[in-house]
Amino acid sequence: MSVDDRKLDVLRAIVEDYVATQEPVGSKALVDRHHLGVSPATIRNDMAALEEEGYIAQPHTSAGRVPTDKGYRLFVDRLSTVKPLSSPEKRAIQTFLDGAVDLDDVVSRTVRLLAQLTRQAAVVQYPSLSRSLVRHVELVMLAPARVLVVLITDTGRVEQRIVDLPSDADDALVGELRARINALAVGQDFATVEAQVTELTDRFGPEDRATIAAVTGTLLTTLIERHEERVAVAGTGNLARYGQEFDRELEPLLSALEEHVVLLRLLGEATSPTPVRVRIGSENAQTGLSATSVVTSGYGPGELALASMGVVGPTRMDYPGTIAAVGAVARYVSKILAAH
Amino acid sequence: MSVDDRKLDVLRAIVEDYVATQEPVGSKALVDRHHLGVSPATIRNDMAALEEEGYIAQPHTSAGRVPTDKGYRLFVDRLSTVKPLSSPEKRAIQTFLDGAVDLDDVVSRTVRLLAQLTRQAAVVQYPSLSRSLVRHVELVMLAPARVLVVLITDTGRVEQRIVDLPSDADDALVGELRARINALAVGQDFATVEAQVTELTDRFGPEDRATIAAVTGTLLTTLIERHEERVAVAGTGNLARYGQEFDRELEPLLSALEEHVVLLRLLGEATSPTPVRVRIGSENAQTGLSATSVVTSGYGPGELALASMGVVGPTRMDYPGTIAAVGAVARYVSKILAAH
DNA sequence: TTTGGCACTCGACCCTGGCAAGTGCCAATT
DNA sequence: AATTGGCACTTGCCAGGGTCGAGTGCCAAA
Repeated sequence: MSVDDRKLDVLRAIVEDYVATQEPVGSKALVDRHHLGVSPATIRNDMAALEEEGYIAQPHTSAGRVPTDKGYRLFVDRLSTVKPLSSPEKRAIQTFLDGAVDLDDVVSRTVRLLAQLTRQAAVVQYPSLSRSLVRHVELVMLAPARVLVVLITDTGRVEQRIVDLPSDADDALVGELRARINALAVGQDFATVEAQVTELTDRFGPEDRATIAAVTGTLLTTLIERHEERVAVAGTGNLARYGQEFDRELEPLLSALEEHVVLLRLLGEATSPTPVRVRIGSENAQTGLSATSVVTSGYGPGELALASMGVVGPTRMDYPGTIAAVGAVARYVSKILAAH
Repeated sequence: MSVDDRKLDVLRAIVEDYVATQEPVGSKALVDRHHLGVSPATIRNDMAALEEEGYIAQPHTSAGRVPTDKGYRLFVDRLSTVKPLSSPEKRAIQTFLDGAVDLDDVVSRTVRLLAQLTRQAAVVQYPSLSRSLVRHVELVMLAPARVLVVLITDTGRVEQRIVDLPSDADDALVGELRARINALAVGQDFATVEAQVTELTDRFGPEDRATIAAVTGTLLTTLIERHEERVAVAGTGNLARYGQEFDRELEPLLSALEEHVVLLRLLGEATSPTPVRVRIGSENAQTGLSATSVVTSGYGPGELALASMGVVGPTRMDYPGTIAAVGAVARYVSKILAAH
């Protein structure tokens, strides 16, 4: 076994022990708990090298070593083997999610499940409207100058909003508008709808254009952009279990979990469902959360990810277990959405 | 000034100082900070009496006194004067809430406003459906055996749900059903609707009854009962600011804030909007939160409260300020709902 | 390259004594 | 009868000092 290989083994052992015990780990403890086949002195040399390279650090002289963010990064990228879920956990995922009746239910069950499996805080973004297809648009007149706009997507998501019109409209006009919108929108994705709906106004007489614009404007702006950002959060209480060091970060993190803008930045852009992504400590420093790591996965019925889900916790977290849980849940939810 | 009056003054001073400093307060500190006009020795006698009666307690011998739950209760009921909000605060309430565009927006702004004003965690229950009136019910066919049910209330709340029918239905049937439901439901409250809608099935032919029952069943069960419980939460991060003693309660409290069932029990039944209610520490022990106090108020457009809003924090909180804030926000939101 | 030995550093822990806050009681005063 | 000053007593908090042990880095030997 070459030197470099052993150094990596040492790093792996340090990460595992530190995550398990929450205490700096020394050379002797390492050889005791892992069968590395060499003496503490050798380990010390390796540790000195690892520290030199920036993978581990000493809180103070005469204390053990602690992984740095860079160390966690290497661990996650190259050292951790995927820890398969236990079969009770797999069963829990199935029984928990199979009972879901609609999209909202899927999301709320998913977020609670993730929090429970990982014992950390979980975040699930609602499937992004912009990548799903329109199934139906419904307009309902509530009053002469007030219309309810309802949008239904192929993922089962339903968004609604009330529009106040600039002037009174009659059933005929609304009916025609409903028919035209559906004719050009059903089965399309949002980018397409957006491009076509804006032209729709021209086909009506000038006296109705303000009314049409109010409805289509609402459809585009409010329904799509506003609800793009919906997220569900659970398991914040789990974060309170971590002591001292993470305490300082607790308050800003709880605030961030309430701020959807920050939260979405934390989740990041979902691209494809497959790989679980990990952002460690300072890597998401833009949010001011330097002691927090985020494990996310895209999910969605097809090849493209519709949205992200993930778990938030201290950098000192069980990455293999968390990655496995997030990945498994994301895959299962994707399957459910595809079957729907 | 009689003895009893001064004893109450002493209790008031103890509560105020303890809330401000977070430290047990002794006799000397009291006479220094408040002009009580008597010597520390006299205060000591009064304190001994207050302790005897259970209003204050000593963490340990030779420490100052701390209010008990019973002491806080007396303080809230008889000793605290309503602290009027500062005019910047009043302005903040107006500017913050006047920008709201719909009911969801009102609720989400309200909860954030409350959290910010009180620097604690805020909870706002969505206006209860069961006390509002039906404005419109819409049925939309999505597929031969699939119908979207939309319910709109006079508070502007919109609820929707997709129903899978036991057998295919045609537009005519759905249209007739829509007309009949609206005929008997519009303008009614939910208790009335519930009673009448169940009879509706009888007016259709036996072959359609299963379909009708599916729709009406959804309308009643899911829309009403399920969404009765919606709540919004904000400001959980503020709770992390409290140290030591409250730390133990932090995790169960954060969990409770995610559990809508517990949360609604904490908010309690809203009866009438006017009085702000305070539940102190052990008074809501059923939830297992013995160091937590809750300040709530009902709100709603009329005489009856549609729902509750409130603030959750440690027993050692600024009751006059919190009560004033909750009361003012509840009144302002009620006004907005009435104007709508 | 590995290893055992060794000196060194430094935080954690414990004990101690002094300090200060706070109390309760009592006798004196009004 | 209420209030007050005085005083002895309790007790947590804190600083100082000593010990302990974990852990390191270095070096010479295998």
